[in-house]
Amino acid sequence: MIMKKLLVVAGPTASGKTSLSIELAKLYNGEIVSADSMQIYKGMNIATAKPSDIEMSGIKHYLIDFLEPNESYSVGKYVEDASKAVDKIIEKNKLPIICGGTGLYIDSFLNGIDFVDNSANLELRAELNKIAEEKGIDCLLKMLLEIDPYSYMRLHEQRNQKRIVRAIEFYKTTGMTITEQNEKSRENESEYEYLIFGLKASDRQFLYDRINKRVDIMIENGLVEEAKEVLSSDLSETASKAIGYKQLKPYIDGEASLEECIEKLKTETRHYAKRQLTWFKRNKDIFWINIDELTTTGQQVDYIKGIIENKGFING
RNA sequence: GGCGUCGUAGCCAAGUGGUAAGGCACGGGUCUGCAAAACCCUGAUUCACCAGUUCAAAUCUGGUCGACGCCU
Repeated sequence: MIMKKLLVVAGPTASGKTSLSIELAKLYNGEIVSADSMQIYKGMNIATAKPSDIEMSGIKHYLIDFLEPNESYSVGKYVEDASKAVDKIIEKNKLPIICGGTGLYIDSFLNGIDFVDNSANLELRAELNKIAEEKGIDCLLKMLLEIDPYSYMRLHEQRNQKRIVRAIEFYKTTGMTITEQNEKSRENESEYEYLIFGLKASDRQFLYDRINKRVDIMIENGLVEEAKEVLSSDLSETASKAIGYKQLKPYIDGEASLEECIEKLKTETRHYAKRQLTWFKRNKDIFWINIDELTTTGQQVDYIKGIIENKGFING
């Protein structure tokens, strides 16, 4: 089987993925496939730091700005869409570059995890959540113990309702335990040959400073106005999770000062970055780039170029 | 200068005689259909300092220092 070649740029928010990926695309005749769960939405621009047309400088981007905020989205859908986009780019004889901070999307796509059709059952999910509310989460844990002891062992400690519900939901709708499904999908061979680069800072504070500054800039660029608009529209569950709007709501509603809300927004963005870092840290394939050492996109591109040449990754 | 209130972890804070709640931040982690989600773990041999009372003090007494408020 011929492996499809591609490049991946990952990392926490505000680490500089966008400009790096665009420069790489210019250098290697590439096109970009976003792996960002929020930039998919139209009208959510400032908060998601969606690249502008000018920033994109003619490089084609996929999976950005194509969904209305009232539409839901999910990993399963992403794997499907990203695969199509990558194929399209390869057909054009160009290099696909996956770029984004949504670790689950990236990993699921690269590893070809197949999200079994019809394994999602929203009504059942709601029912199970209701049981948890009324009878307590232990009731769900008991159910899980009976159908999938392995999942139970993994989940009972953290008591994470969302995961417990999904495990039960999966079994009831497919007849297969989620443990079996996970094992099966781990055997899938990736159809991609890729090099994955990760952006981080050797000094965490360096990243945090960038985040804080970027939030200030977002405010200057009219985040409050955007928030008013987004918050007044119909939001899907996915879109409503975006960082940047709900934190400003108390101010918009006149219940808190702008300063307080901005602080909250910064803190939550930092938390998000930390979680992203925790996710990506586990991936031993990542070539890490410290943005406090290679501070310019140019330096980062040169470094990556060195690795690509060294690996003989691109040669026709 | 006098009077009063206060001083507990990086921050907020409970505790008024029986051996330091809680929240936030920070740090670490989990992760297979909402993932910018959801969830888990983690901190004071010590309560501004010194002396005293007591079997026992963050808690009571005296003093010192510091903060704030009021008065002169």
